[in-house]
Amino acid sequence: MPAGRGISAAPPSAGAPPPRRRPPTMQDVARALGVSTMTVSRALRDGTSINAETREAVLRAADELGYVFDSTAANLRRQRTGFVAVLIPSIDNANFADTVGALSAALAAQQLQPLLGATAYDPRQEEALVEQMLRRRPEAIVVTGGRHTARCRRLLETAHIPVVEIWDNPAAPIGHIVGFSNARSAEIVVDHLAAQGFRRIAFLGGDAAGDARGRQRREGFVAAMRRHGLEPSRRVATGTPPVSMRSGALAMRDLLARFPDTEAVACVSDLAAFGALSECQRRGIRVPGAIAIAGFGNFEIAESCVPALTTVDPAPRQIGRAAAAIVKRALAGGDRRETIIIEPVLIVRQSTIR
Amino acid sequence: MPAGRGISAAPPSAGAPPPRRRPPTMQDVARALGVSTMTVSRALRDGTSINAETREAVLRAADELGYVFDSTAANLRRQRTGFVAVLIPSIDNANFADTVGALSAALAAQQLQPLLGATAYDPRQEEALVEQMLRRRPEAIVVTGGRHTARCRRLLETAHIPVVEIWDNPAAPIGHIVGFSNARSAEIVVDHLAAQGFRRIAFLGGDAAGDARGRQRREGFVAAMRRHGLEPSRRVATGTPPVSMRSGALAMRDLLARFPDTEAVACVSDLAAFGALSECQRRGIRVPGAIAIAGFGNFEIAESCVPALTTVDPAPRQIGRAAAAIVKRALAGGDRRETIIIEPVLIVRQSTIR
DNA sequence: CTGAAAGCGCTAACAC
DNA sequence: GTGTTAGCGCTTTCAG
Repeated sequence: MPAGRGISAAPPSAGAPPPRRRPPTMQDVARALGVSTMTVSRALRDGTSINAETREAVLRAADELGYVFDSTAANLRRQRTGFVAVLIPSIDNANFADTVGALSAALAAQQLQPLLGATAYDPRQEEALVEQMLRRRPEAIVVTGGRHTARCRRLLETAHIPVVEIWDNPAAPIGHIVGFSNARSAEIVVDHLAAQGFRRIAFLGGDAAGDARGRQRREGFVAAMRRHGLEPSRRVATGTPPVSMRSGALAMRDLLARFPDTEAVACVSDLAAFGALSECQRRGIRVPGAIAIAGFGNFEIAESCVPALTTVDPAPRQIGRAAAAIVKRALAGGDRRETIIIEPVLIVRQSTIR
Repeated sequence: MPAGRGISAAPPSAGAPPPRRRPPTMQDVARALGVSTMTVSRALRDGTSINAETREAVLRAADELGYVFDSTAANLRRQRTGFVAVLIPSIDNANFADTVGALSAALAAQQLQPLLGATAYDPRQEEALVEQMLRRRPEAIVVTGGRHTARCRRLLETAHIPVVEIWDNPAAPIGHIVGFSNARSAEIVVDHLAAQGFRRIAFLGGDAAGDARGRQRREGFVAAMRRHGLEPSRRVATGTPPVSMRSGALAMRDLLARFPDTEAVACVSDLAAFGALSECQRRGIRVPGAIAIAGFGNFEIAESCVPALTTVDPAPRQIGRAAAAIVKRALAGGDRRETIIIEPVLIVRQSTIR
């Protein structure tokens, strides 16, 4: 049943054309003009050799018919989709949202369409998503973190498309990396706090099973504390990711109960840090007078709150842009593996100044 | 040149198979098993009549060959893509990020893949994006707001797919609506402030050209003030969207300079409200003692800061879920237009309590 | 500069 | 339960 028109069996030449249910194709445009589909195809792209007037006529006819180019067909024929799969743990996190925002914008400038997927911090969900995404034949794939299930790794390796792992610096990368040393970022915070003369320094968060990046920060904290000859055991949990302001406040309460003599707190995220700060404000604990607080992420809140929070800038937008740039070069034929490490930058603000 | 293999012209039966550059297809799997492609096709889907053992064999062979289903081909043949286009002004906004998060999750549960696009609050960019998206043959499209260029409207109307306009309540909707009355949300804030006895109430933000929702809130402010017999002229700008904490702080500075006797401020967003609050804290102005502050959006910050901010909950996740539900029903054949209005809910907190 | 033929990888429709 | 045929809407290729 190529056309379930209606009752009339009159030839198309007689009377007005019957209302089509299916959208018009290049063939329809071609027929309306008495040219071949190839001519239409050429008129619709640039860089093709075609008579200027013919092109005009085609464009006009296409517009009148309400023709919309069908890229699903073109994709199949050309074996290129223009898709880039992008997997992140969650959009409900300003850092990832920023990365995705910058990445999407940069991809759009290259005529690439991101296929976004959220893994909810779960490697199994990541595996399922990778499998789904690959069916859509993306030209490249960007994944967050370097921890994957074995099958997921295999899928990524055998897909024969550029793979970019972001927000991490895995020991055994699959392809390209836009790395960020979470451990290092915790270390520079500890270095700063120690330099300020704080000794009894606590770490808040980074305990959750799924949150590899948070855990790495906590490990960096422990390493840096040892290096400074300080006791790294003051650690409290914030619960499952994503870390929230509320969980930061609860963790601060926990911390004050367990380690009341704490002088400074390094938090796994600015959200937790702000929650901790608020908890102090509610209790009338002076920050930084009685206790210093540092965060992570350089969220907007860290700059705006009072006192402004010392934090680490992981440059999420820079990570997104770098990933897009790698994708661009890889698709242009560059075949060497790239490793870009975004160095964490400490931003010192009032919350940790003695 | 159907296969640019290499040098060898030996038949495939001789020796090891040459390394393929192109990924294996159903045909390859079928050949490996001596069955037809249809058998493979059936084995890979469920709900098809096929011998259980045959299916097993096919799945095993597919796995060994590293076969990955190609949905671009299936999409073309079936004339269904499983895509849903989703256009928002920006991801760098917690409200939109939340809407997208909830929408994406709900779509994923329906095996639908969102195609995300950011318009940067610009109707022209929206038009270009709509056009691009439609080429990918989405099965439905979700757009933010009810203001579009004429051509954009026409494109949406003639696409013959479900259209959902969210975060707005346009007078002349294109298709479905998941509405939210921005004006109403400002009104309930004014009602609350007036009930608290405040008279000299200001509005902060909502002046930007591209930000239709912010402007609607400001208009709602003016209307409500008039209704209460109050003077609505205390308004200051926050600059171009997205509204930031910093712009809120700057606007507060402006407000204090121009209208120093202001008693209460309704802000276009919680971010602006928090910026305003911080500015007051820096200047030692008591909130709510000397000046009351209300926000919009029920961002996490509003609950966590001290004092906690009175705000309006627009339920962004609810909007996302409602949009996904409409898409689901529309794709299932429901052909009546749906209008779901999410009622703004006032959340009263300390920042406006006398 | 334009057209005819073939085919991308899959599935609807119809045999058997 | 399985196979054969045709074709989704485009573009590559080659001929004119």
